[in-house]
Amino acid sequence: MEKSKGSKSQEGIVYERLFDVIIEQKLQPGARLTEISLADIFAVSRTVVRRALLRLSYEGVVDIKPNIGAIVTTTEPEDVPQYFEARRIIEGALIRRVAGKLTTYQEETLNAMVREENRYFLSGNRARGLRKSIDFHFYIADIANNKPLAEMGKKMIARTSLIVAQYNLSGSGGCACVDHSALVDVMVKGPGDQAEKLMYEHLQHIEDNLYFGKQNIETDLYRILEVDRS
Amino acid sequence: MEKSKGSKSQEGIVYERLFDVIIEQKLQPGARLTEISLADIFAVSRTVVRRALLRLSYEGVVDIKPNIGAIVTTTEPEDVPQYFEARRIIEGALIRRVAGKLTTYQEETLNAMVREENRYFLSGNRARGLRKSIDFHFYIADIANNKPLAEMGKKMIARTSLIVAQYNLSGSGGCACVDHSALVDVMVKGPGDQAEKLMYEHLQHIEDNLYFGKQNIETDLYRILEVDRS
DNA sequence: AATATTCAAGTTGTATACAATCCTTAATCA
DNA sequence: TGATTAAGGATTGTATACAACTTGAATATT
Repeated sequence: MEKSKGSKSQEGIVYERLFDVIIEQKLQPGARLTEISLADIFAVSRTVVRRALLRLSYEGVVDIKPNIGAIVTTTEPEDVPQYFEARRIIEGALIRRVAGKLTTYQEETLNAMVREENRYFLSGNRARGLRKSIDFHFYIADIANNKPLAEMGKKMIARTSLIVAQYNLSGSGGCACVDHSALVDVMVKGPGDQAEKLMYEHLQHIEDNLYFGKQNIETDLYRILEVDRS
Repeated sequence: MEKSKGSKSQEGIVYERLFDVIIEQKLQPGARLTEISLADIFAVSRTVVRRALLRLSYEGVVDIKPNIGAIVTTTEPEDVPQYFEARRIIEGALIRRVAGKLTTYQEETLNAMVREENRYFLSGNRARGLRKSIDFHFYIADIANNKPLAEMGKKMIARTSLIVAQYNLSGSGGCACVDHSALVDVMVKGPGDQAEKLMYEHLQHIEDNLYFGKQNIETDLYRILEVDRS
């Protein structure tokens, strides 16, 4: 979640790139992540890949089974409500902390993010739109001034986004831009209670739009990560 | 936090043992954890130790600085309120979920835990008392039926316990047994709101009893982990 | 034909060698 | 004397070799 942390290290590069393609739904839940392939693609040793995968697994976006390997995390339908409830609790607490206390800079940033997200979705760039949609929620976490809460919030945001990737086939990625606009409004004006309530409804709306049908998963690591196979 | 996960693996053994001695305040915050010493003590390779330390660092009880090494996590006084607030939010939500829904078995287990904890403290076995005190909170997290919330709760419990280890010199470890007894009562009877309120007060009480003076740190890994130096 | 078994290929788990980095101490210089 | 630099030791970072394990296919068996 702390994107800034290991940005320069080799591990950080692998981590960030994988995090991005997973979040942008280029790698679907269930996709296999073999160490050798990734080491080959990123031109680093397996050691580095292993650390990156381990970190991703601690953040819940990758699932490592001993002696089997790593896949993009999948979620059983019956477990879905747990993750959304956890996210509501954390993100509700986060938005309550910032409501009514936005600086003008933060307000402008949030509005700009909503516009940018909207632009991407309208122009058909779904991957970028998804990314920005998540960044919107990440930003709220960042300005709430509570490190552990922000960290947990981002973890739950990423985790539920993965669930949306698995169970929401509509292109929206779950978040409606209108909703985000309304969230900004209530963060500017509102008392904390009202902001928290709106966030709850927003997240409930995403959860309600999930479709629990079966879909098959297939991906080509080399193609997704845009590397020439030699 | 998931003690059961890697119990059999070498990494799991190192992880659990270190987690225990840290939680039981045998290793104070700031204590250095060098890979070679630990590899020597546990008779495993550095690879295994590294993974265990990495896992501990993701759970916040160990702090790894690049090219420097790992220490038991220390907390700046100004950051302390953040962690306690995060813990109140999570553990408040957890206890609200279980209040009024305890099975008789769970009720008996909780009462037994309070008694055992009390016994240890009265007999002067502070380390075990601390361990049981934390296990009491862990158990509440476990029976709340929400995996991610439980995981985050345990993380915050461990993290704040570390803070207590650093800033509370009284032997109690922060938790008063009376408080735990009252928590059981309200979990049995109470509506969720009341249980949450009592948990808030309990945690606030622990936070209020911290003492932010300086103390020096010195430890001998070999002695603490009870290994003959050959 | 259906089930068991064996073997081979591929992948992860672990140990270790070597490189890079940091910290301490001692020597040098102003 | 004080600050600066240099060298040495110790520790972490990375790559790689080998061991252990899993899986799936081909063969053997009932």
